[in-house]
Amino acid sequence: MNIVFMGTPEFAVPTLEMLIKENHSVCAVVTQPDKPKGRGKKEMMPPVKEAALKHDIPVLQPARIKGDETFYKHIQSLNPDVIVVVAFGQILPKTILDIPRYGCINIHGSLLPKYRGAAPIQWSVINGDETTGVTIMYMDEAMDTGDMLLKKEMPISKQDTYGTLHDKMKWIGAEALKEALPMIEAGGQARQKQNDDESTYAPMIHKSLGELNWNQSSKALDALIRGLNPWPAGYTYYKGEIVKIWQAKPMDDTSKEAPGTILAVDKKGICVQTGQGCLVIEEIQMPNKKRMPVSEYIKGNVIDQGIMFGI
RNA sequence: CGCGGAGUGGAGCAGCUAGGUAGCUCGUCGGGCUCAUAACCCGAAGGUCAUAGGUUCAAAUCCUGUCUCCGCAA
Repeated sequence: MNIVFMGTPEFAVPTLEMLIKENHSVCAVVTQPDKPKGRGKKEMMPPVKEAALKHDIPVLQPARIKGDETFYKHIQSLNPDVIVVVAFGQILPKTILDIPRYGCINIHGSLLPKYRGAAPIQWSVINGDETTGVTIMYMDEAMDTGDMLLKKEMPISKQDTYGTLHDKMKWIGAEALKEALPMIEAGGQARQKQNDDESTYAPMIHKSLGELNWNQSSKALDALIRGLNPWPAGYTYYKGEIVKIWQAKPMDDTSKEAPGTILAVDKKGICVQTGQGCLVIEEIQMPNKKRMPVSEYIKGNVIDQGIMFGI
């Protein structure tokens, strides 16, 4: 098929490469403009652009698709059979959605109608779900509300972080689309509507979401920490300084101390009282420092037992 | 030129402000105690203090250049 691919981050790359490998004609790749990133302010190109250049596919980087007449005409002239959209980062106007004859197909990182929105993977971890998946769907004008074509389920382990789950799902997404392509070409009779009553929304992750509330249960805190790893990470305060928490283990043990109190510190970690059970913090990061296991950190630094986290 | 931090034995840090025998915690190796130990005791090895130059009787410490790493911000 003649395909226009739209996507930006790492998550979209395996799908793009799958399409190329399956000998589809990817006639153009649309991605976000290069932006200054990293320490120096260097212009960095999105991962999808790098992949596209590697395969000599023309790259388009419109700053804002909506209202861009030139861009519209260009896409129209390519006469795509389908537009595949994976984590692109811009909302497509109806005029674009109407161009391809088989429609615009999206890969979403959840089992719709659950977790519509920008951060489905993170929220599925944060909420402690045991399963998640990807959904192949037809796009419409609203956010992740279109008809579904195919779903692939997968488990979330107690060790999964946003990062590890993301890396697994980007492959599942590519696989799912591969399976769905024949269905699309056949006209998509299998499409089914979403049940709006069951829908939930997974809003964008804000950095402040990472501040740990020690009144929550140790399990909930652990899930939050994993859902925000590797970005933006859970954090709390120790003697007024921000401490990022990268890894912790929830325990059922408890004490009479107030939530947030440091109960013990040793090579195994920092044991903290929570609203329910206690949390053994295993990997931390102090300001300007790199992340390191607690066992390493305490070799050259002191963490006082009895101090309250969060202040 | 976005802001900032750091390079000291294998690891994590102190020492630098007021230059003058390189220190702590952990690890490693040897020995001891113990029924036993990840516990405890004794001892040992291991560092051209990132690099180049400068100031000085003397530089980890002060000055200048270079390299590398990291945090914030996106």
